[in-house]
Amino acid sequence: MTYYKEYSKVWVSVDVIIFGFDEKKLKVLIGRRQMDPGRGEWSLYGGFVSANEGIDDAAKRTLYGLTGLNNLYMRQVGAFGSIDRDPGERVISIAYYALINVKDYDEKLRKEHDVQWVDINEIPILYSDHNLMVEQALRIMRQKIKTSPISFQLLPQLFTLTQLQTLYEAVIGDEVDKRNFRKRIKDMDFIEKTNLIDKKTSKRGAALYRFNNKAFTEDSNFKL
Amino acid sequence: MTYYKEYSKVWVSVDVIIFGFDEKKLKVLIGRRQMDPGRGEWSLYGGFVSANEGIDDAAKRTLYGLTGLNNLYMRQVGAFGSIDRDPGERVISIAYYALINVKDYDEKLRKEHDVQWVDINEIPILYSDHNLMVEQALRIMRQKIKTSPISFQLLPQLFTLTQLQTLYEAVIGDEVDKRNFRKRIKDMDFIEKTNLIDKKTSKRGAALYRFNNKAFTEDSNFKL
DNA sequence: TCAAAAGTGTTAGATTTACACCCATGA
DNA sequence: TCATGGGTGTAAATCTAACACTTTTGA
Repeated sequence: MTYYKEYSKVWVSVDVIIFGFDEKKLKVLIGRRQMDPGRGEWSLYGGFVSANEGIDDAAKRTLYGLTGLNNLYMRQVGAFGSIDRDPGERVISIAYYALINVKDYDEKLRKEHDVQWVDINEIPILYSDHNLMVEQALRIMRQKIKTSPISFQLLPQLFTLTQLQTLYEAVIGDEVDKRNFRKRIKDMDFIEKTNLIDKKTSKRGAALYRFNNKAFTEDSNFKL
Repeated sequence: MTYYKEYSKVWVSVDVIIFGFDEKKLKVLIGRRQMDPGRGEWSLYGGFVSANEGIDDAAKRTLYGLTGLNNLYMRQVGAFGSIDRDPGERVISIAYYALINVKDYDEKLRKEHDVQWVDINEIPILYSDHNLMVEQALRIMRQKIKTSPISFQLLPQLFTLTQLQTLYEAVIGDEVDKRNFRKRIKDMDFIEKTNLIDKKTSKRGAALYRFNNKAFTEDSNFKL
């Protein structure tokens, strides 16, 4: 039995805004579009939603296809469906953003897919309404990072407070006071100091911290 | 020319969460579903997105079809697309929420469409994933009302501070201190006291206020 | 005259912000 | 030895939260 046959169907795609942090800057993964129309234009990575998969699954599949990684943090940005957003056909696209540590993305795979990390402040003109999607994703993430521990998705398991602060500043696009920032971190017991020292970025060495998710779920009060 | 023909198309619908304020409580407009599957179940009002209209337009059209009103405040909640969310077919739905003063919705029209206002704390089980949609819309609205002047979409043009506070409390689901609330309002110059008095709800009478959108756009610092 | 809603300030506590110097170490 | 990034505390200012009584007037 078919219920809705008198209505018309449309193509639905997903586009993924993959944010990565490379120790200094917040970046986005974009590539040259491999299909017509718009072949060769800068574009987000995306794919079509097939008839027998949920939209979140389609986004996960797309993300996995590109990065080979599963279980990345991913959230929906929203649906984009202006009538002529896609120059070829009528396609509704659902945007997602995902977070990843740049180092976790295999360089070989990156080159194979011919995508690259570009600074969020230097994003070129993208295919269709992809710039809009990125802007919206950024707005959502800027909000989110203040109330939710997503930073740790962008950092290595062990990180220094300077890294954490640099990331935070890169996301919100503003500087914060070091002492005040560290004070706030100290109040969060689920950000645990290990007794390991990172010597890569300073002669003196910096204490490495770790996010304890279990502790977080238990006492959860996050506020940056 | 057809670009994406090898991919499969799906039905896309919109569902609208219409919030209304009736001087006391925050309500949502729901009705009995008029089509199979799920005929007779409580449901949001919705409709299909047609091939030649944008999703925002589809939502506007749907909202207009139900209320006869245009230019209502409306924002997207997000896309819902689990594979089996709709018991009949694979349908992806994009949820929107809209704000309206209950009095602005013609009772005759309401009855014709056989929809009714139900308290947000007494929402029955709804068709498909509509309860989820309502929850998410509420979460977004609760956030939004603190940083953006959406209250005035739910109130008459002229309102008392008590009404404004009651609405605010109904939305966030908590009580606030009257004096502190009024202090904050006094700081917002775009909420203007008129010299009109409302005598409906008290013997003494309460000053009526008005939201001045022009003044708001100019000095815009909103924080409840 | 009294019930019911409108209206109004102050204070203590909590939070936020601004700010500058010493430390440890490898080159 | 010195350049580099790591690490630390205090005080002023601002914001938030708690709190109770007087006013007006129609019934």
